[in-house]
Amino acid sequence: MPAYDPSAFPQFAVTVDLVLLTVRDGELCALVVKRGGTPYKGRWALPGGFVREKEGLRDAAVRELREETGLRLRDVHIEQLATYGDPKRDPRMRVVTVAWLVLAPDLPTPVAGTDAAAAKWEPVDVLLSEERLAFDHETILSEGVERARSKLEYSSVATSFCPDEFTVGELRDVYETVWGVELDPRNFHRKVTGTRDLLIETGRTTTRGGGRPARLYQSGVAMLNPPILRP
Amino acid sequence: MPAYDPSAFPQFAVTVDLVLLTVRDGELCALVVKRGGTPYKGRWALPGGFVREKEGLRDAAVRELREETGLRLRDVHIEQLATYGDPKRDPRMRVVTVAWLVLAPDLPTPVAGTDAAAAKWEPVDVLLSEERLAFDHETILSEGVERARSKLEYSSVATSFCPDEFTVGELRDVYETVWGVELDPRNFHRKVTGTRDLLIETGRTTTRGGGRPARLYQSGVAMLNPPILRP
DNA sequence: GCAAAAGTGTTACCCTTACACCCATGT
DNA sequence: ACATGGGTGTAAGGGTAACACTTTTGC
Repeated sequence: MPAYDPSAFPQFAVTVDLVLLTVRDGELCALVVKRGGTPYKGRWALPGGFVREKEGLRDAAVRELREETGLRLRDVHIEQLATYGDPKRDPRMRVVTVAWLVLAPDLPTPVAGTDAAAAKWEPVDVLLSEERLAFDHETILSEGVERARSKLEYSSVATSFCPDEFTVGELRDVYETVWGVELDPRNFHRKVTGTRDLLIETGRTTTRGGGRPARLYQSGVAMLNPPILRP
Repeated sequence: MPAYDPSAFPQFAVTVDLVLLTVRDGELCALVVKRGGTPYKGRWALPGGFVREKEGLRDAAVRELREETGLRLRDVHIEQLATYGDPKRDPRMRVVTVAWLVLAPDLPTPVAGTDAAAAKWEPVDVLLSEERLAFDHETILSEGVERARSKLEYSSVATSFCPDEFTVGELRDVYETVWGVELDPRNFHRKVTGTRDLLIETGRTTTRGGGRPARLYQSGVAMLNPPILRP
């Protein structure tokens, strides 16, 4: 099989960027890293990097995730978000970036890896209103947040924001934070416990939230057609 | 602003591919073109091509759409589907392709352009069961069809399959064909005519379907939260 | 005991579903 | 007249939303 003539069509650099979301202190937060080099030096940006020669796109996203946060695949939900390739999105050359949406539980340490000069969790409201993100990352973050919000409705991804074992009240906090609404605790409880394959009871309980001990659950395998919840 | 050293990271070719769907004769069909060159010579493939040097991804998709079908942007619904970049998806070199989902009304002539040696509309059921498509296009088509099916539920994209003016019965045919189900004509009628901003009445009627004259509508601008329809 | 959160029961309301029925045209 | 699809009315059933009420802990 003959190879293409490389001069026959344009050459692109391909990167992956992560919209890595978590719920911290009642706020939906994204991980951002401070850029060490040009362009946008010193500005905050989404974590990401170049796809390697013989690396799949998803593999590249998972590798960046591990390098930037130490998170492993089994801890998080990851899905492709969208691809951005405006000819002018990087002033130096033509770069197409494949963005990935990652939903993770709150992490003890914000960042484990040291690939970037600095990293932090920041509320998405702040990031989106300040308009200080590098490149077109504000657009990417915005679409990632929108995707996350709508996915809570008809899938079980909300549990990806929770630790391995969690209570119904903690799961409700996720919905309330991501959607910015208040939900009726009683109806919420009935709904999620009544949805088949959404939650797996562990038999254990906890009183970490105060009040009567709450049953602890693990994430089930539900990905149901009818909306799981709607505000 | 200094340019990158092009040898510092891998070079990719970037293409766009179209999952171009329409409803013909009660079947959901996709446009496929016969490949003239290697690899997969003579096999059917999704229409697509290389993104140009200074061309946006969406612009490239719209250009391919016009070249392959003569369709203009205002005639169709177009949205980004997903990006595929397995290192081995093209045996010659590293190619990342951005796939676009296009929903179009049934066309008088299958193909207007002549960029490809041959082109045809083929039922997606046939394409997906024969396993004869080039590259990873069966996966791409499959995910495009799945996206189209789920989008009918909570958006008004079904009208994109209809001509400029259409009846409620014709719109129902779209749902029944794409979903492969039968819907109650009376309840369907009530539902779509009762959904605000989904349909715009033209004042005209037609008897082209036989029976009592049906009111003709144009597509509205609805993109509503609650599912418009569910089987 | 009291506050706080978990969890259960009950009822009104709404939306969907199923189907009886009438309408307006072509043949 | 009658077949065909368009369109309206209506009643039963399931799910949601609102909220009264009980349970079980920590302090």
